[in-house]
Amino acid sequence: MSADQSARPRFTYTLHNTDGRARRGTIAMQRGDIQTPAFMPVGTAATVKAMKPQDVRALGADIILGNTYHLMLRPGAERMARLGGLHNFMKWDRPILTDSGGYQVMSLSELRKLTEKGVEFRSHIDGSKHMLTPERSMEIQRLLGSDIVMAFDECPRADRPRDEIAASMELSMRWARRSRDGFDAGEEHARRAALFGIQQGALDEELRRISADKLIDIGFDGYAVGGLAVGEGQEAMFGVLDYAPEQLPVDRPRYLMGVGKPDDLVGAVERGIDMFDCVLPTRSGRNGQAFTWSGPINLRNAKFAEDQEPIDAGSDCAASRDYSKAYLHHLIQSREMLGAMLLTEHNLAFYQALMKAMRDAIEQRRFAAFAAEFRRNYLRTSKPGKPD
RNA sequence: GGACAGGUGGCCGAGUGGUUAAAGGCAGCAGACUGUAAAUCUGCCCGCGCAAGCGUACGCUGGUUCGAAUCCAGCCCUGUCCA
Repeated sequence: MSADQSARPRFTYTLHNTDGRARRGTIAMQRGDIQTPAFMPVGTAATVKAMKPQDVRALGADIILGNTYHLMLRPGAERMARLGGLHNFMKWDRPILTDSGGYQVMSLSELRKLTEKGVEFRSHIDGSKHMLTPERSMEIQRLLGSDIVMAFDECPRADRPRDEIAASMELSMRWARRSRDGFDAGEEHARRAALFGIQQGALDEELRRISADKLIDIGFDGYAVGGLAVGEGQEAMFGVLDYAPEQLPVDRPRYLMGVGKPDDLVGAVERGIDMFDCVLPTRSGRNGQAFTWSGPINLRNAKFAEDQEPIDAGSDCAASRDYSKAYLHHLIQSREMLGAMLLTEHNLAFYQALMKAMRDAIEQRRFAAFAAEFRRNYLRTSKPGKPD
């Protein structure tokens, strides 16, 4: 570690100002600052798909995600450590947050066995067995060299019965305790990285309260709202966000995991969320969808075949400025990889521009007006049948 | 001129008497995607109709049969080889 890095704090969160419930802050870490509200591009397998790390940074990302489960399987945590850690491996020198594998407990539910001890996964790649416990998840994230380590949790679908949700939440809280202990045991790493706890409880205010209190009792650097955007719908999610952020400490960053669509982000910032991650801008980009200030568009659609306009006149990224929709339509239709690259770049640029616009609006205490105008433009086309 | 092989929905291609408006793939049209098993998945895809249904349809013409993309005859066309 450089002397320069040693001079920087392990982890601080400074709340600059608020506007309603929206918060403008800065997280300072050894590898750099994170301006919040922040959007973190997802780089599951040591790559933000279709993007070079320096280009992700150029679009304004302060931090990206990596994934414990996927990197554990390939290239492997111990190998990653021998290769000098994830940052050196993928040439991203700024902060990296690593998800603990908790999401895969849900997304790969067909391929795992869950017990009090942890989760045994059968690799989706070669069928080999891998035990992921809170302790092992912490160890893997340490071997990766993660800056923000996520506690190992179970992320259940929100539509499960309440008693299941309650039991799952209690399990996640016991695992949170073990995650805390496991993280602290990695002494040297724990002195320069941060650990976030994850609130569960689905759509139940009382369970969310219990979960928050248990996490606060354990003590974390930041607190995530987990178990949302798993099929419950925006209205239900906002319903939870009307109280969940306020159940968490005011002086710690709040991270809404796995969210979301642009209008989700605006509504969540409005309700006091500071950090987001989501595969949508990258995955949708590869699948032909572009986000614009006037709503999402699908570049596969025939109506763009001879449309010589750029994707979004309001965007300043090269993908949307330098190329016509007709060209991007052609690239996507032809499954040319440049199409996926350009739309990913456009979408990430859009997400970062949206976050910047929200940060500016909070600083200038005009967030409500910003949100109203954003929705007027963005939801205009995507909500047919709804009067303007 | 002769010998084989073959002509099926935009393309490729299964199908050799009824359960076939005709498998599958591609192309096309649309939708989905939220801590990434995803450059993926789903639906539609002869015409008319909301639908039941009706009408057309497997090179062409004729025949056999209760019934033909499937069997028979003639013709047309394509490919390969031989002269």
